[in-house]
Parts: sequence; C-alpha cells; structure tokens
Amino acid sequence: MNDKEISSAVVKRLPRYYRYLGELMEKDVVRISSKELSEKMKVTASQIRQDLNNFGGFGQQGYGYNVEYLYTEIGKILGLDRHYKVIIVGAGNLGQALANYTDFEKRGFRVVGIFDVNPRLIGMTIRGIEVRIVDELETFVKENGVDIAALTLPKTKAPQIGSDLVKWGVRAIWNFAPTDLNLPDDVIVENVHLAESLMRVSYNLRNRERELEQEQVLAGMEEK
Amino acid sequence: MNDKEISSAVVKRLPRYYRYLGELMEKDVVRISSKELSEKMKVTASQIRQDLNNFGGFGQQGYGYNVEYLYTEIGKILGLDRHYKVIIVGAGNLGQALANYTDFEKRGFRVVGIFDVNPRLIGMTIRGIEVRIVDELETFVKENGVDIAALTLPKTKAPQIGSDLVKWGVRAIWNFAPTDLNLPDDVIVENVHLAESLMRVSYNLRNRERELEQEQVLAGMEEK
DNA sequence: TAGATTGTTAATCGATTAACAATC
DNA sequence: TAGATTGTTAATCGATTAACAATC
Repeated sequence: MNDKEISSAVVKRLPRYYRYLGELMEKDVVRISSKELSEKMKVTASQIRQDLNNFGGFGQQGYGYNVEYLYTEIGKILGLDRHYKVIIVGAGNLGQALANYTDFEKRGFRVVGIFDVNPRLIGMTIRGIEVRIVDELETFVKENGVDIAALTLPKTKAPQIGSDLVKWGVRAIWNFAPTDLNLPDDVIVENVHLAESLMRVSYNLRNRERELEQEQVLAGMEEK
Repeated sequence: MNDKEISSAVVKRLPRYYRYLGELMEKDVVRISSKELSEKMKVTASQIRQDLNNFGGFGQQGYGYNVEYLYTEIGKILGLDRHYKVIIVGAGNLGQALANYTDFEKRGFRVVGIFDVNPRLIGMTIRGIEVRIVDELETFVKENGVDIAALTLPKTKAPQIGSDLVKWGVRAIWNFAPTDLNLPDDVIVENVHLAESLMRVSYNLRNRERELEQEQVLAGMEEK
C-alpha cells in the first residue's frame, strides 16, 4: 500500500462528485457510468475514472458505478463519517451565518462554541449556543478538544488568535479573515477569501469589456 | 496586440498580489523585487514575474517594482477602478453578512438592492437598503441595470432565479447556493461553495489520521 | 561602469485526456 | 457469448520553475 499523495486538484473535485451523487440518490438512480456522469457534470469521463481510481476501484466493468455505494465511499474518503468539533471565533454577521447553517451539522460538523471580543455580544445565544468572550478561548479549547476553528474576525486579530488556537490544540483553521495565517505545516488551513472571490468576478467583467473594445477596433480596421 | 487568454490560475493569484502590495503600501515600502515579494508570499519569484508579464512590464531591471504603481496597475487589471451595481438575492444570515460587509463598497461594489421570498423580512433595512420582495426583481433589474447578483438562497430556488436574472440583464452571478447554475457561456459565474470548502478541511483532517495509522503499521513491522 | 533584477525563452514537472486491454 | 464500461497505461497539454541575456 504505497500511499501516494493525492493532488489537491483531485481533493477539490471530490465534494462536487459527492454532491452530484447525492442528487442522483434523491432521484433514485441506482447506477451511473462515468460517461453519463461526465455529461451531467461537464467534465471528462476520463477525469472521473482517474480521480476515483486514486482511492480504489469503485466501479464494475460493463456496469458502471453503483450510486449509493460510491456516495458512501466518497463520504468516507472525505471524512464525513466522522464527527468534528467546531468553534466559531468572531460572532459578527458572517460568524452568525455559519453558526446558523444547519447543513454542516448533518455532515458531522458540530458547533460547540462561539466567541467574540465585543462584550455587547456576550451572552447572546445562536441555535442554543451561548456567545462567550475570547478570554475564555484557551480554557475552552484545552478542555473540549476542538478540531476546527472558523475565524470570522478582523484581519488584524486573525493571525494572533490563529497561532494561539493551534498552540492550544486546534488542528484545522477555516479562515475567513482577509489575511494569510502563518502556521506550522501540519496545521490544516482552508481559506475563504470573499473579497478575492469578488475581485475575480470584477476581473472577468472588466475583461469582457476589453474583449468588446477589441472587437470594435478590429471592426474599425475592416472598414478601412 | 495579440490578446492571449489569461489562464484562470493567474487570475486566481492576482487578488493576493494586490493584497500584499496594499499591505506594503501601508508600511510605506516604496519598491520591492520579485525575490523579496516571493519570500513574503511563499511563491517563486519566477511565478511572480511570469504572472505580471501577462499584462505588461511593470518592473525595471536592477530596481524591481514600484509598489504603489504595481498596486494601481493590478487594481486596474482587476477592474477595481470601475463601479459595479450589486444586488443580493436572499436576505438570510449570509445575505445580510454580505450586505453589511462595507469593504466591498471601498472596492467599487455598491449594493443597490436586497431581495427575499420571505415576506417577514420585507421592509427591513440593512445599511439603509430596504429588503424587497423577489416579485419586484424583474422590474428592479431592468430599470437599474445590475452588474452582479449574489445568490444567497436555497439550492432549490437558485437555478431558476439565476436564469431569470441573466435573462433580465445581469452579467455576473456570485453563487453561494450549493448547486451548479447552468447559464450561457458569456455569463460570469463565481461559485462560493462553503460546504465543499469545509469538506476539504474534513478530508485533510481524516487524511492526517490515515497517515498516523500508516506510521503505526510501519512501526509495528519494524518490531517484528 | 558594476551590480541587480527584470523580461523572456527553454526545461521540467504535473495534470488532463485519449486509448485500449481487462473483465464484468 | 457480445456489448459495455471500467481501470490503467501512454500521449498530450498546460502550468511552473530554471536559466540567462537584456538593461536599468
């Protein structure tokens, strides 16, 4: 079992496979071939087979893949059969939105604590979870064994609190603050940079304009 | 001017350059070489130079790059010197979080409308913007010329409303609903799939466990 | 002028796609 | 058995890194 490292390109695609398979299950589809799935998902059948074969042979020649089985297996690969304790640090709008997102619970992510620096928010409860002051973070994390910390706080505070959390035993950071965290290599960091995402939209809109300008220049040259 | 297509890998990195240059400006750094920047950003100097040269020669041999100039130029490339009208469709927690995120305004993204299906939310205002009923979407979009629509609504409603918005003139969709939108190729779609992001965290946590198990197996074999 | 660093070409690496033998 | 479709190897494509001549 020479566990070759799975490329992050593959890992990025797994949740999307999982989502499509879940939808197929809801429609009571029992089996699907890589070809059919590739048409739905707008990727190549070859890529689907390659991706899946990183983890094992889930299909059967001449038949395809059993939807429910493949769904379950990808779920296991993604660790969705596990339970993870999550805290949210920063109880602003975004933190509250995450805390209220009940879908996470279904996938095994349980929010066990919400923290904020702002004393005005302390004592407020979100889905039954009381908002605590950040001063209690250290004790809480050490006593409860937190797996994942979502950082939904200002960029000025994120790097320090991120480092502290890791020091206290948090294994993964889901970072929404618009800054990079400098953490040891064995810490898992997943960034969600909304501002950067919106800038890509903006780039593409601007690019569309540039293309149109270009076309007009070319049209003008034809007239000459 | 043979405008070769810029790869999406490059476009993904641009906002990060922009962010680092902004931070350097705040620290009154006047010039920086690709080497210095590469060390800060943990990428190769070669990649920085390649990326920038897709858009033009912004540096100077023997000197490096002028921080403020490069910042401004990347801003233009990203279209941040433009103004875009944004609507938010879905005034739940996430929609409200986006509406309250004042940083977007600074970058030229102006929220001009917020919509929801839920009549209970109608009339409520967020940062001075009244929440409207979705029935008014068509008229509003046609009259106001919306550039970007953020979809923060349930996955069941997202595809239909997305298609409608495009039909009514919206040019880009910032999609937070956990579903794919099937839209014409000339429509810009940027997906923010939080559930998928969290699953990648989960994958990596689970993978860390698997690695540890593997090490123990190997350690056990040595003992024999 | 000498040193530094870019812009750019060439080499390498990795990811995607194509092809097909294995097999259900 | 014949047809379908996987698992996997080989070919292609694209992105990253290295190298260096151009030049400030």
